[in-house]
Amino acid sequence: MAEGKTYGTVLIKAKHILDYMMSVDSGVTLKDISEGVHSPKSTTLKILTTLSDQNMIWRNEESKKYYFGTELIGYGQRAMADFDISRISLPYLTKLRDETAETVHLGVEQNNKVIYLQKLESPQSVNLKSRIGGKLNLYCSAMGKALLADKTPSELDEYFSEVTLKASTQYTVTSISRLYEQIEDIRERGYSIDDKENQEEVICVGATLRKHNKVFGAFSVSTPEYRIDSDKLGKIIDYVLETKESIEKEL
Amino acid sequence: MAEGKTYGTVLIKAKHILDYMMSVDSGVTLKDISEGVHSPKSTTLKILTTLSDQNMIWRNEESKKYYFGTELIGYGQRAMADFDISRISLPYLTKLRDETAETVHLGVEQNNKVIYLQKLESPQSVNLKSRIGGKLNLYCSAMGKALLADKTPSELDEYFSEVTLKASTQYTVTSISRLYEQIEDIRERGYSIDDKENQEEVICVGATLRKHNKVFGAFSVSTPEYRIDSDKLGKIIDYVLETKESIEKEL
DNA sequence: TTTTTTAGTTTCTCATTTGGAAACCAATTT
DNA sequence: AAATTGGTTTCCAAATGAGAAACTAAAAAA
Repeated sequence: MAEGKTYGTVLIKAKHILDYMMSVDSGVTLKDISEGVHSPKSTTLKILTTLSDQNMIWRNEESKKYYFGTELIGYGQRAMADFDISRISLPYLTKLRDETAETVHLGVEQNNKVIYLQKLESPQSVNLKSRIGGKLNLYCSAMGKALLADKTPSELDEYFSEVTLKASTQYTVTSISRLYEQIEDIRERGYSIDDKENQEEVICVGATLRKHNKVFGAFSVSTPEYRIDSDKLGKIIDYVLETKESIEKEL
Repeated sequence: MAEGKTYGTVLIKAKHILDYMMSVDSGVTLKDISEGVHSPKSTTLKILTTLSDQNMIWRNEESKKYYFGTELIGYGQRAMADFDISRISLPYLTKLRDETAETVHLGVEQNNKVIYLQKLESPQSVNLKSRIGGKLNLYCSAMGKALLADKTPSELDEYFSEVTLKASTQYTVTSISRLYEQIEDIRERGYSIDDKENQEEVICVGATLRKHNKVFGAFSVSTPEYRIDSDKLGKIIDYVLETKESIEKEL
Protein backbone atom coordinates (compact mmCIF):
# COMPACT_ATOMS: atom_id res chain seq x y z
CA MET A 1 0.00 0.00 0.00
CA ALA A 2 1.07 3.55 -0.73
CA GLU A 3 4.10 3.34 -3.10
CA GLY A 4 4.04 5.50 -6.19
CA LYS A 5 1.31 5.46 -8.80
CA THR A 6 -0.02 2.19 -10.01
CA TYR A 7 0.53 1.33 -13.62
CA GLY A 8 -0.56 -1.70 -15.50
CA THR A 9 -3.20 -3.00 -13.13
CA VAL A 10 -4.46 -5.43 -15.72
CA LEU A 11 -0.96 -6.62 -16.42
CA ILE A 12 -0.39 -7.21 -12.73
CA LYS A 13 -3.66 -9.05 -12.37
CA ALA A 14 -2.80 -11.16 -15.37
CA LYS A 15 0.45 -12.05 -13.67
CA HIS A 16 -1.46 -13.04 -10.54
CA ILE A 17 -3.62 -15.29 -12.64
CA LEU A 18 -0.63 -16.98 -14.22
CA ASP A 19 0.92 -17.39 -10.79
CA TYR A 20 -2.25 -18.89 -9.45
CA MET A 21 -2.35 -21.26 -12.40
CA MET A 22 1.25 -22.22 -11.65
CA SER A 23 0.29 -23.10 -8.11
CA VAL A 24 -2.37 -25.62 -9.04
CA ASP A 25 -2.67 -28.56 -11.39
CA SER A 26 -3.32 -28.03 -15.08
CA GLY A 27 -6.82 -27.30 -16.25
CA VAL A 28 -8.41 -24.61 -14.11
CA THR A 29 -11.91 -23.19 -14.28
CA LEU A 30 -12.95 -19.57 -14.22
CA LYS A 31 -14.45 -20.09 -10.80
CA ASP A 32 -11.23 -21.48 -9.36
CA ILE A 33 -9.13 -18.73 -10.81
CA SER A 34 -11.53 -16.04 -9.80
CA GLU A 35 -11.52 -17.30 -6.24
CA GLY A 36 -7.81 -18.03 -6.31
CA VAL A 37 -6.93 -14.46 -7.18
CA HIS A 38 -9.77 -12.87 -5.19
CA SER A 39 -11.20 -11.08 -8.17
CA PRO A 40 -14.82 -11.21 -9.35
CA LYS A 41 -15.70 -13.53 -12.18
CA SER A 42 -16.53 -10.74 -14.59
CA THR A 43 -13.15 -9.10 -14.21
CA THR A 44 -11.29 -12.37 -14.24
CA LEU A 45 -13.07 -13.54 -17.35
CA LYS A 46 -12.06 -10.43 -19.23
CA ILE A 47 -8.43 -10.93 -18.40
CA LEU A 48 -8.57 -14.61 -19.27
CA THR A 49 -10.13 -13.74 -22.60
CA THR A 50 -7.43 -11.24 -23.43
CA LEU A 51 -4.76 -13.66 -22.30
CA SER A 52 -6.29 -16.31 -24.57
CA ASP A 53 -6.44 -13.92 -27.50
CA GLN A 54 -2.73 -13.40 -27.02
CA ASN A 55 -2.14 -17.15 -26.83
CA MET A 56 -0.53 -16.81 -23.45
CA ILE A 57 -3.13 -19.32 -22.27
CA TRP A 58 -5.74 -21.43 -24.02
CA ARG A 59 -8.94 -22.96 -22.96
CA ASN A 60 -10.51 -26.24 -23.78
CA GLU A 61 -13.87 -25.18 -25.17
CA GLU A 62 -15.60 -28.31 -23.97
CA SER A 63 -14.42 -28.37 -20.40
CA LYS A 64 -13.90 -24.58 -20.27
CA LYS A 65 -10.70 -25.17 -18.42
CA TYR A 66 -7.65 -22.99 -18.89
CA TYR A 67 -4.07 -24.05 -19.62
CA PHE A 68 -0.77 -22.34 -20.32
CA GLY A 69 -0.34 -21.37 -23.95
CA THR A 70 2.25 -21.63 -26.66
CA GLU A 71 3.50 -18.07 -26.59
CA LEU A 72 4.96 -18.62 -23.18
CA ILE A 73 7.14 -21.42 -24.45
CA GLY A 74 9.34 -19.19 -26.53
CA TYR A 75 9.59 -16.59 -23.81
CA GLY A 76 10.64 -19.20 -21.30
CA GLN A 77 13.34 -20.59 -23.54
CA ARG A 78 14.60 -17.14 -24.18
CA ALA A 79 14.62 -16.27 -20.50
CA MET A 80 16.82 -19.25 -19.81
CA ALA A 81 19.17 -18.25 -22.57
CA ASP A 82 19.30 -14.69 -21.24
CA PHE A 83 20.87 -15.88 -18.02
CA ASP A 84 24.21 -16.61 -19.52
CA ILE A 85 25.23 -18.13 -16.26
CA SER A 86 23.59 -21.26 -17.68
CA ARG A 87 25.55 -21.29 -20.86
CA ILE A 88 28.89 -20.84 -19.15
CA SER A 89 28.40 -23.25 -16.32
CA LEU A 90 26.53 -25.99 -18.14
CA PRO A 91 29.57 -28.01 -19.25
CA TYR A 92 30.98 -27.98 -15.73
CA LEU A 93 27.69 -28.89 -14.17
CA THR A 94 27.29 -31.73 -16.63
CA LYS A 95 30.71 -32.99 -15.62
CA LEU A 96 29.66 -32.72 -11.98
CA ARG A 97 26.50 -34.70 -12.68
CA ASP A 98 28.54 -37.40 -14.41
CA GLU A 99 31.15 -37.53 -11.64
CA THR A 100 28.58 -37.83 -8.90
CA ALA A 101 25.89 -39.65 -10.88
CA GLU A 102 23.44 -37.49 -8.95
CA THR A 103 21.05 -34.68 -9.86
CA VAL A 104 22.60 -31.26 -10.30
CA HIS A 105 20.66 -27.99 -10.16
CA LEU A 106 21.54 -24.45 -11.10
CA GLY A 107 19.57 -21.53 -9.71
CA VAL A 108 19.41 -17.79 -9.18
CA GLU A 109 17.95 -15.80 -6.34
CA GLN A 110 14.81 -13.81 -6.81
CA ASN A 111 12.46 -12.35 -4.23
CA ASN A 112 13.83 -14.33 -1.33
CA LYS A 113 13.62 -17.59 -3.26
CA VAL A 114 15.88 -19.67 -5.47
CA ILE A 115 14.61 -20.34 -8.97
CA TYR A 116 15.83 -23.40 -10.83
CA LEU A 117 17.38 -22.46 -14.14
CA GLN A 118 18.72 -25.87 -15.01
CA LYS A 119 18.30 -29.43 -13.90
CA LEU A 120 20.75 -32.15 -14.89
CA GLU A 121 19.20 -35.44 -14.03
CA SER A 122 20.93 -38.30 -12.34
CA PRO A 123 21.35 -41.29 -14.67
CA GLN A 124 20.05 -43.55 -11.92
CA SER A 125 16.56 -44.88 -11.99
CA VAL A 126 15.47 -43.40 -8.68
CA ASN A 127 15.32 -39.75 -9.42
CA LEU A 128 14.23 -36.45 -7.90
CA LYS A 129 11.15 -34.48 -8.63
CA SER A 130 11.94 -30.87 -9.46
CA ARG A 131 11.19 -28.57 -12.32
CA ILE A 132 13.04 -25.88 -14.13
CA GLY A 133 11.39 -22.61 -13.12
CA GLY A 134 10.38 -24.04 -9.76
CA LYS A 135 11.10 -22.15 -6.55
CA LEU A 136 12.74 -23.01 -3.24
CA ASN A 137 13.06 -21.23 0.06
CA LEU A 138 16.51 -19.90 0.82
CA TYR A 139 16.53 -21.04 4.43
CA CYS A 140 15.99 -24.73 3.83
CA SER A 141 17.83 -25.57 0.64
CA ALA A 142 21.48 -26.03 -0.15
CA MET A 143 21.57 -23.41 -2.88
CA GLY A 144 19.55 -21.07 -0.73
CA LYS A 145 21.74 -21.34 2.33
CA ALA A 146 24.83 -20.87 0.20
CA LEU A 147 23.27 -17.68 -1.13
CA LEU A 148 22.42 -16.53 2.39
CA ALA A 149 26.00 -17.10 3.48
CA ASP A 150 27.14 -14.63 0.85
CA LYS A 151 24.88 -11.87 2.14
CA THR A 152 25.98 -8.95 4.29
CA PRO A 153 24.69 -8.74 7.87
CA SER A 154 22.15 -6.09 6.94
CA GLU A 155 20.92 -8.10 3.97
CA LEU A 156 20.50 -11.07 6.27
CA ASP A 157 18.56 -8.96 8.77
CA GLU A 158 16.32 -7.81 6.00
CA TYR A 159 15.82 -11.33 4.72
CA PHE A 160 14.89 -12.73 8.11
CA SER A 161 12.54 -9.85 8.77
CA GLU A 162 10.70 -10.52 5.54
CA VAL A 163 10.46 -14.26 5.66
CA THR A 164 8.54 -16.65 7.89
CA LEU A 165 10.48 -19.78 8.71
CA LYS A 166 8.21 -22.72 8.24
CA ALA A 167 9.20 -26.35 8.59
CA SER A 168 8.94 -28.35 5.36
CA THR A 169 10.13 -31.52 7.05
CA GLN A 170 10.91 -32.54 10.59
CA TYR A 171 14.53 -31.58 9.92
CA THR A 172 13.94 -28.03 8.72
CA VAL A 173 15.88 -25.52 10.83
CA THR A 174 13.47 -22.81 11.87
CA SER A 175 15.59 -21.12 14.48
CA ILE A 176 17.27 -17.98 13.24
CA SER A 177 20.19 -18.38 15.59
CA ARG A 178 20.86 -21.91 14.39
CA LEU A 179 20.69 -20.69 10.83
CA TYR A 180 23.26 -18.01 11.66
CA GLU A 181 25.54 -20.75 12.99
CA GLN A 182 25.12 -22.70 9.77
CA ILE A 183 25.82 -19.61 7.72
CA GLU A 184 29.05 -19.16 9.64
CA ASP A 185 30.03 -22.74 8.82
CA ILE A 186 29.17 -22.29 5.16
CA ARG A 187 31.37 -19.22 4.96
CA GLU A 188 34.30 -21.14 6.40
CA ARG A 189 33.88 -24.27 4.33
CA GLY A 190 32.73 -22.79 1.04
CA TYR A 191 29.78 -25.16 0.62
CA SER A 192 26.36 -25.66 2.18
CA ILE A 193 24.40 -28.75 3.11
CA ASP A 194 20.68 -29.34 3.13
CA ASP A 195 20.14 -32.38 5.30
CA LYS A 196 16.54 -33.35 4.52
CA GLU A 197 15.45 -29.84 5.47
CA ASN A 198 13.45 -29.25 2.33
CA GLN A 199 12.33 -32.71 1.27
CA GLU A 200 12.32 -35.82 3.43
CA GLU A 201 15.02 -38.23 2.32
CA VAL A 202 16.88 -35.76 0.12
CA ILE A 203 20.34 -34.44 0.94
CA CYS A 204 21.99 -31.67 -1.07
CA VAL A 205 25.38 -30.02 -1.22
CA GLY A 206 25.49 -26.51 -2.66
CA ALA A 207 27.74 -23.55 -3.38
CA THR A 208 27.43 -20.09 -4.90
CA LEU A 209 29.01 -18.76 -8.05
CA ARG A 210 30.67 -15.36 -7.96
CA LYS A 211 32.11 -13.05 -10.54
CA HIS A 212 34.17 -10.05 -9.47
CA ASN A 213 33.17 -10.97 -5.97
CA LYS A 214 29.52 -10.57 -6.84
CA VAL A 215 27.22 -13.57 -6.44
CA PHE A 216 25.09 -14.33 -9.43
CA GLY A 217 23.83 -17.83 -8.79
CA ALA A 218 24.24 -21.13 -7.03
CA PHE A 219 24.31 -24.82 -7.82
CA SER A 220 23.85 -28.02 -5.90
CA VAL A 221 24.06 -31.79 -6.02
CA SER A 222 21.05 -33.65 -4.64
CA THR A 223 20.79 -37.27 -3.69
CA PRO A 224 18.31 -39.53 -1.96
CA GLU A 225 19.53 -40.27 1.53
CA TYR A 226 19.71 -44.03 1.06
CA ARG A 227 22.30 -43.61 -1.66
CA ILE A 228 24.80 -41.69 0.43
CA ASP A 229 27.31 -42.41 3.18
CA SER A 230 29.96 -40.18 4.73
CA ASP A 231 32.53 -41.33 2.23
CA LYS A 232 30.39 -40.44 -0.77
CA LEU A 233 29.36 -37.18 0.86
CA GLY A 234 33.02 -36.25 1.18
CA LYS A 235 33.56 -36.93 -2.49
CA ILE A 236 30.54 -34.91 -3.51
CA ILE A 237 31.79 -31.99 -1.45
CA ASP A 238 35.16 -32.18 -3.16
CA TYR A 239 33.55 -32.25 -6.57
CA VAL A 240 31.32 -29.32 -5.68
CA LEU A 241 34.26 -27.22 -4.54
CA GLU A 242 36.21 -28.13 -7.67
CA THR A 243 33.27 -27.26 -9.87
CA LYS A 244 32.80 -23.93 -8.17
CA GLU A 245 36.45 -23.13 -8.72
CA SER A 246 36.41 -24.16 -12.39
CA ILE A 247 33.35 -22.12 -13.22
CA GLU A 248 34.54 -19.05 -11.39
CA LYS A 249 37.89 -19.28 -13.15
CA GLU A 250 36.09 -19.27 -16.52
CA LEU A 251 34.47 -15.91 -15.79
CA MET B 1 -10.28 -2.99 -36.29
CA ALA B 2 -13.79 -2.77 -34.93
CA GLU B 3 -14.33 -6.04 -32.99
CA GLY B 4 -15.84 -5.75 -29.53
CA LYS B 5 -14.56 -3.57 -26.74
CA THR B 6 -10.88 -3.46 -25.97
CA TYR B 7 -9.78 -4.86 -22.67
CA GLY B 8 -6.33 -4.98 -21.21
CA THR B 9 -4.59 -2.49 -23.44
CA VAL B 10 -1.55 -2.50 -21.21
CA LEU B 11 -1.47 -6.26 -21.22
CA ILE B 12 -1.61 -6.29 -25.00
CA LYS B 13 1.11 -3.70 -25.24
CA ALA B 14 3.24 -5.69 -22.85
CA LYS B 15 2.79 -8.68 -25.11
CA HIS B 16 3.91 -6.61 -28.09
CA ILE B 17 7.01 -5.65 -26.18
CA LEU B 18 7.83 -9.25 -25.36
CA ASP B 19 7.26 -10.19 -28.98
CA TYR B 20 9.49 -7.41 -30.14
CA MET B 21 12.15 -8.56 -27.70
CA MET B 22 11.79 -12.08 -29.09
CA SER B 23 12.43 -10.79 -32.59
CA VAL B 24 15.78 -9.22 -31.79
CA ASP B 25 18.94 -10.26 -30.01
CA SER B 26 19.15 -10.19 -26.26
CA GLY B 27 19.78 -6.91 -24.49
CA VAL B 28 17.48 -4.23 -25.86
CA THR B 29 17.32 -0.56 -24.97
CA LEU B 30 14.27 1.51 -24.21
CA LYS B 31 14.77 3.41 -27.42
CA ASP B 32 14.83 0.25 -29.52
CA ILE B 33 11.77 -1.17 -27.86
CA SER B 34 9.88 2.07 -28.01
CA GLU B 35 10.57 2.35 -31.73
CA GLY B 36 10.05 -1.35 -32.28
CA VAL B 37 6.55 -1.25 -30.88
CA HIS B 38 5.72 2.26 -32.14
CA SER B 39 4.90 3.57 -28.70
CA PRO B 40 6.37 6.67 -27.09
CA LYS B 41 9.22 6.28 -24.66
CA SER B 42 7.20 7.42 -21.68
CA THR B 43 4.50 4.83 -22.19
CA THR B 44 6.97 2.10 -23.04
CA LEU B 45 9.08 2.83 -19.99
CA LYS B 46 6.10 2.46 -17.71
CA ILE B 47 5.26 -0.93 -19.11
CA LEU B 48 8.87 -2.06 -18.94
CA THR B 49 9.02 -0.97 -15.33
CA THR B 50 5.91 -2.91 -14.41
CA LEU B 51 7.16 -5.91 -16.32
CA SER B 52 10.44 -5.69 -14.40
CA ASP B 53 8.65 -5.38 -11.09
CA GLN B 54 6.91 -8.61 -11.96
CA ASN B 55 10.21 -10.24 -12.92
CA MET B 56 8.90 -11.02 -16.36
CA ILE B 57 11.93 -9.12 -17.63
CA TRP B 58 14.99 -7.63 -15.98
CA ARG B 59 17.32 -4.90 -16.87
CA ASN B 60 21.01 -4.55 -16.47
CA GLU B 61 21.30 -1.35 -14.47
CA GLU B 62 24.63 -0.45 -15.99
CA SER B 63 23.82 -0.90 -19.63
CA LYS B 64 20.09 -0.22 -19.11
CA LYS B 65 19.34 -3.06 -21.46
CA TYR B 66 16.36 -5.35 -21.00
CA TYR B 67 16.30 -9.14 -20.97
CA PHE B 68 13.71 -11.86 -20.43
CA GLY B 69 13.18 -12.66 -16.75
CA THR B 70 12.96 -15.65 -14.52
CA GLU B 71 9.20 -15.75 -14.07
CA LEU B 72 8.78 -16.67 -17.70
CA ILE B 73 10.87 -19.78 -17.28
CA GLY B 74 8.36 -21.56 -15.13
CA TYR B 75 5.45 -20.51 -17.33
CA GLY B 76 7.23 -21.80 -20.39
CA GLN B 77 7.95 -25.17 -18.84
CA ARG B 78 4.39 -25.44 -17.75
CA ALA B 79 3.07 -24.50 -21.18
CA MET B 80 5.06 -27.32 -22.71
CA ALA B 81 3.71 -29.73 -20.15
CA ASP B 82 0.17 -28.53 -20.80
CA PHE B 83 0.30 -29.73 -24.39
CA ASP B 84 0.02 -33.34 -23.56
CA ILE B 85 0.68 -34.13 -27.16
CA SER B 86 4.34 -33.82 -26.07
CA ARG B 87 4.09 -36.28 -23.27
CA ILE B 88 2.33 -38.90 -25.33
CA SER B 89 4.41 -38.64 -28.43
CA LEU B 90 7.81 -38.10 -26.88
CA PRO B 91 8.81 -41.76 -26.58
CA TYR B 92 7.87 -42.41 -30.21
CA LEU B 93 9.65 -39.33 -31.43
CA THR B 94 12.73 -40.31 -29.48
CA LYS B 95 12.63 -43.68 -31.16
CA LEU B 96 12.29 -41.93 -34.50
CA ARG B 97 15.28 -39.76 -33.75
CA ASP B 98 17.32 -42.81 -32.83
CA GLU B 99 16.23 -44.76 -35.90
CA THR B 100 17.04 -41.94 -38.27
CA ALA B 101 19.89 -40.38 -36.29
CA GLU B 102 18.47 -37.06 -37.44
CA THR B 103 16.77 -34.14 -35.72
CA VAL B 104 13.11 -34.59 -34.91
CA HIS B 105 10.69 -31.74 -34.19
CA LEU B 106 7.20 -31.64 -32.77
CA GLY B 107 4.97 -28.64 -33.33
CA VAL B 108 1.48 -27.22 -33.16
CA GLU B 109 -0.24 -24.69 -35.38
CA GLN B 110 -1.00 -21.24 -34.14
CA ASN B 111 -1.87 -18.10 -36.03
CA ASN B 112 -0.82 -19.45 -39.41
CA LYS B 113 2.52 -20.63 -38.08
CA VAL B 114 3.96 -23.81 -36.63
CA ILE B 115 5.44 -23.50 -33.16
CA TYR B 116 8.12 -25.93 -32.05
CA LEU B 117 7.13 -27.72 -28.88
CA GLN B 118 9.96 -30.21 -28.83
CA LYS B 119 13.29 -30.69 -30.47
CA LEU B 120 15.12 -34.00 -30.33
CA GLU B 121 18.62 -33.43 -31.54
CA SER B 122 20.50 -35.61 -33.93
CA PRO B 123 23.42 -37.39 -32.26
CA GLN B 124 25.62 -36.37 -35.17
CA SER B 125 28.07 -33.53 -34.88
CA VAL B 126 26.64 -31.45 -37.69
CA ASN B 127 23.37 -30.29 -36.29
CA LEU B 128 20.50 -27.96 -37.02
CA LYS B 129 19.76 -24.61 -35.53
CA SER B 130 16.23 -24.37 -34.19
CA ARG B 131 14.68 -23.49 -30.88
CA ILE B 132 11.76 -24.71 -28.89
CA GLY B 133 9.15 -21.98 -29.06
CA GLY B 134 10.42 -20.85 -32.45
CA LYS B 135 8.01 -20.34 -35.34
CA LEU B 136 7.86 -21.50 -38.94
CA ASN B 137 5.70 -20.62 -41.90
CA LEU B 138 3.21 -23.26 -42.89
CA TYR B 139 3.81 -22.96 -46.62
CA CYS B 140 7.53 -23.72 -46.61
CA SER B 141 8.08 -26.31 -43.92
CA ALA B 142 7.37 -30.00 -43.71
CA MET B 143 5.22 -29.78 -40.59
CA GLY B 144 3.46 -26.76 -42.01
CA LYS B 145 2.60 -28.31 -45.33
CA ALA B 146 1.38 -31.44 -43.61
CA LEU B 147 -0.92 -29.25 -41.54
CA LEU B 148 -2.13 -27.43 -44.65
CA ALA B 149 -2.94 -30.73 -46.29
CA ASP B 150 -5.30 -31.50 -43.45
CA LYS B 151 -7.28 -28.32 -43.91
CA THR B 152 -10.63 -28.02 -45.65
CA PRO B 153 -10.84 -26.06 -48.91
CA SER B 154 -12.33 -23.06 -47.17
CA GLU B 155 -9.69 -23.09 -44.47
CA LEU B 156 -7.05 -23.19 -47.17
CA ASP B 157 -8.67 -20.26 -48.97
CA GLU B 158 -8.64 -18.33 -45.75
CA TYR B 159 -5.03 -19.21 -45.07
CA PHE B 160 -3.83 -18.13 -48.48
CA SER B 161 -5.79 -14.93 -48.29
CA GLU B 162 -4.16 -14.02 -45.01
CA VAL B 163 -0.59 -14.96 -45.76
CA THR B 164 2.00 -13.49 -48.07
CA LEU B 165 4.17 -16.12 -49.71
CA LYS B 166 7.75 -15.00 -49.46
CA ALA B 167 10.75 -17.02 -50.58
CA SER B 168 13.09 -17.99 -47.76
CA THR B 169 15.44 -19.78 -50.14
CA GLN B 170 15.70 -20.16 -53.89
CA TYR B 171 13.66 -23.34 -53.54
CA THR B 172 10.69 -21.92 -51.68
CA VAL B 173 7.45 -22.54 -53.53
CA THR B 174 5.60 -19.25 -53.75
CA SER B 175 2.99 -20.21 -56.29
CA ILE B 176 -0.36 -21.02 -54.76
CA SER B 177 -1.27 -23.43 -57.54
CA ARG B 178 1.95 -25.39 -57.08
CA LEU B 179 1.30 -25.53 -53.35
CA TYR B 180 -2.15 -26.92 -54.03
CA GLU B 181 -0.54 -29.63 -56.13
CA GLN B 182 1.83 -30.48 -53.31
CA ILE B 183 -1.05 -30.54 -50.86
CA GLU B 184 -2.80 -33.05 -53.09
CA ASP B 185 0.31 -35.25 -53.06
CA ILE B 186 0.64 -35.00 -49.30
CA ARG B 187 -2.96 -36.12 -48.85
CA GLU B 188 -2.35 -39.17 -51.01
CA ARG B 189 0.97 -40.16 -49.49
CA GLY B 190 0.41 -39.21 -45.86
CA TYR B 191 3.67 -37.31 -45.47
CA SER B 192 5.09 -33.99 -46.59
CA ILE B 193 8.52 -32.95 -47.78
CA ASP B 194 10.33 -29.67 -47.38
CA ASP B 195 13.08 -29.70 -49.97
CA LYS B 196 15.30 -26.80 -48.89
CA GLU B 197 12.28 -24.51 -49.03
CA ASN B 198 12.79 -23.06 -45.59
CA GLN B 199 16.52 -23.29 -45.03
CA GLU B 200 19.16 -23.84 -47.68
CA GLU B 201 20.62 -27.33 -47.39
CA VAL B 202 17.97 -28.69 -45.07
CA ILE B 203 15.47 -31.36 -46.10
CA CYS B 204 12.58 -32.40 -43.88
CA VAL B 205 9.90 -35.07 -43.92
CA GLY B 206 6.76 -34.37 -41.91
CA ALA B 207 3.33 -35.66 -40.99
CA THR B 208 0.40 -34.59 -38.87
CA LEU B 209 -0.99 -36.24 -35.77
CA ARG B 210 -4.74 -36.73 -35.52
CA LYS B 211 -7.07 -37.82 -32.78
CA HIS B 212 -10.69 -38.61 -33.59
CA ASN B 213 -9.92 -37.29 -37.02
CA LYS B 214 -8.95 -33.93 -35.60
CA VAL B 215 -5.43 -32.65 -36.19
CA PHE B 216 -3.64 -31.50 -33.10
CA GLY B 217 -0.03 -31.27 -34.17
CA ALA B 218 2.70 -32.35 -36.52
CA PHE B 219 6.22 -33.69 -36.40
CA SER B 220 9.14 -33.91 -38.79
CA VAL B 221 12.59 -35.32 -39.37
CA SER B 222 15.17 -32.83 -40.62
CA THR B 223 18.51 -33.53 -42.16
CA PRO B 224 21.24 -31.60 -43.93
CA GLU B 225 21.11 -32.32 -47.62
CA TYR B 226 24.61 -33.77 -47.87
CA ARG B 227 23.68 -36.55 -45.49
CA ILE B 228 20.78 -37.87 -47.51
CA ASP B 229 20.26 -39.92 -50.67
CA SER B 230 17.09 -41.40 -52.15
CA ASP B 231 17.63 -44.64 -50.28
CA LYS B 232 17.88 -42.94 -46.91
CA LEU B 233 14.98 -40.63 -47.76
CA GLY B 234 12.83 -43.69 -48.42
CA LYS B 235 13.74 -45.09 -45.03
CA ILE B 236 13.00 -41.84 -43.27
CA ILE B 237 9.60 -41.70 -44.93
CA ASP B 238 8.85 -45.22 -43.76
CA TYR B 239 9.89 -44.40 -40.22
CA VAL B 240 7.79 -41.23 -40.27
CA LEU B 241 4.70 -43.10 -41.41
CA GLU B 242 5.28 -45.79 -38.80
CA THR B 243 5.71 -43.20 -36.08
CA LYS B 244 2.54 -41.40 -37.09
CA GLU B 245 0.65 -44.66 -36.92
CA SER B 246 2.06 -45.64 -33.54
CA ILE B 247 1.30 -42.32 -31.93
CA GLU B 248 -2.20 -42.12 -33.34
CA LYS B 249 -2.88 -45.63 -32.13
CA GLU B 250 -1.90 -44.60 -28.60
CA LEU B 251 -4.59 -41.92 -28.50
C1' DT C 1 37.48 22.04 -21.91
C1' DT C 2 32.80 23.27 -23.74
C1' DT C 3 29.07 22.12 -26.85
C1' DT C 4 26.05 18.99 -28.95
C1' DT C 5 23.67 14.94 -29.26
C1' DT C 6 21.54 11.01 -27.60
C1' DA C 7 18.94 8.30 -24.51
C1' DG C 8 16.52 7.83 -20.23
C1' DT C 9 13.16 9.93 -16.73
C1' DT C 10 9.41 12.77 -14.93
C1' DT C 11 5.33 15.51 -15.14
C1' DC C 12 0.79 16.66 -16.22
C1' DT C 13 -4.01 16.39 -18.06
C1' DC C 14 -7.96 14.88 -20.79
C1' DA C 15 -9.97 10.90 -22.70
C1' DT C 16 -10.28 6.17 -22.29
C1' DT C 17 -10.40 2.08 -19.89
C1' DT C 18 -11.62 -0.50 -15.93
C1' DG C 19 -14.02 -2.78 -11.92
C1' DG C 20 -17.35 -5.31 -10.29
C1' DA C 21 -22.41 -5.60 -8.75
C1' DA C 22 -26.11 -7.48 -10.59
C1' DA C 23 -28.86 -9.54 -14.01
C1' DC C 24 -28.82 -13.22 -17.09
C1' DC C 25 -28.33 -17.73 -19.17
C1' DA C 26 -27.28 -22.72 -19.69
C1' DA C 27 -26.32 -26.83 -17.93
C1' DT C 28 -26.33 -30.00 -14.18
C1' DT C 29 -28.20 -31.84 -9.97
C1' DT C 30 -31.80 -32.64 -6.75
C1' DA D 1 -40.05 -29.09 -12.09
C1' DA D 2 -37.09 -26.59 -8.94
C1' DA D 3 -32.73 -25.43 -7.35
C1' DT D 4 -28.00 -24.94 -7.78
C1' DT D 5 -23.80 -24.02 -9.97
C1' DG D 6 -20.84 -21.77 -13.02
C1' DG D 7 -20.16 -19.06 -17.19
C1' DT D 8 -21.49 -14.56 -19.73
C1' DT D 9 -23.14 -9.84 -20.38
C1' DT D 10 -24.32 -5.15 -19.09
C1' DC D 11 -23.41 -0.67 -17.43
C1' DC D 12 -21.42 3.69 -15.57
C1' DA D 13 -18.84 6.15 -11.80
C1' DA D 14 -14.22 6.20 -10.79
C1' DA D 15 -9.58 5.10 -11.67
C1' DT D 16 -6.12 4.45 -15.07
C1' DG D 17 -3.63 5.39 -19.27
C1' DA D 18 -1.46 7.95 -23.31
C1' DG D 19 1.71 10.72 -24.84
C1' DA D 20 3.56 15.60 -25.57
C1' DA D 21 6.86 18.13 -23.58
C1' DA D 22 10.16 19.44 -20.27
C1' DC D 23 14.03 17.74 -17.99
C1' DT D 24 18.38 15.25 -16.76
C1' DA D 25 22.46 12.50 -17.37
C1' DA D 26 25.76 10.63 -20.02
C1' DA D 27 28.35 10.14 -24.14
C1' DA D 28 30.25 12.02 -28.38
C1' DA D 29 31.91 15.77 -31.00
C1' DA D 30 34.04 20.05 -31.49
